[in-house]
Amino acid sequence: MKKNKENYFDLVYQVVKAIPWGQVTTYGAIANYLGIKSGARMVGYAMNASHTQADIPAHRVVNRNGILTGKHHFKFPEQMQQLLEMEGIIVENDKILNFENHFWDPNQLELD
DNA sequence: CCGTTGACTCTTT
DNA sequence: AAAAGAGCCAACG
Repeated sequence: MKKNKENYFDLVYQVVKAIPWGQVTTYGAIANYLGIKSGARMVGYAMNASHTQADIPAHRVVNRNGILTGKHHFKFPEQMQQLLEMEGIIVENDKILNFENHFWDPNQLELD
C-alpha cells in the first residue's frame, strides 16, 4: 500500500493516456469526466506534472477552442503542433482544424 | 496557515 | 465582437 500522492494527477494521466491516436480532448472534458465541474485548471496543473510521466500525450489535450494553449510548456512549443500533425491532426495558427472532428470525450469510453 | 498562481471556462460589460 | 471579471480547486512558497 503505497501513498498515491498523485491521485489527482493520476486520474488525469489515465484519461489522457486513454485518448485514442489521432484524437484530442479538452481540459474541461477531462475535468467533467473526473467529476470536477470547473476543475479544468486543475487538469492543466496536473498536466504540468505529467512531465514526470513519459506516456502522457499532453499534446492531445487542448483548451475548449482547440487551441494549443499548453504548447509553450513543451520542450519546444512547436513540438505540440508537430505531434498533432503527425497524428493526422492539422494545426493552423496554434489551433486545431476540424477540432470537432478530432474531439474525443472520455465519457464515451464507458458508453462504448 | 495564508496568499499566490495556474496547460481553464463561463458570465458580464 | 472583444475585453475584463468571477468561479473553480489544488499545489507551492
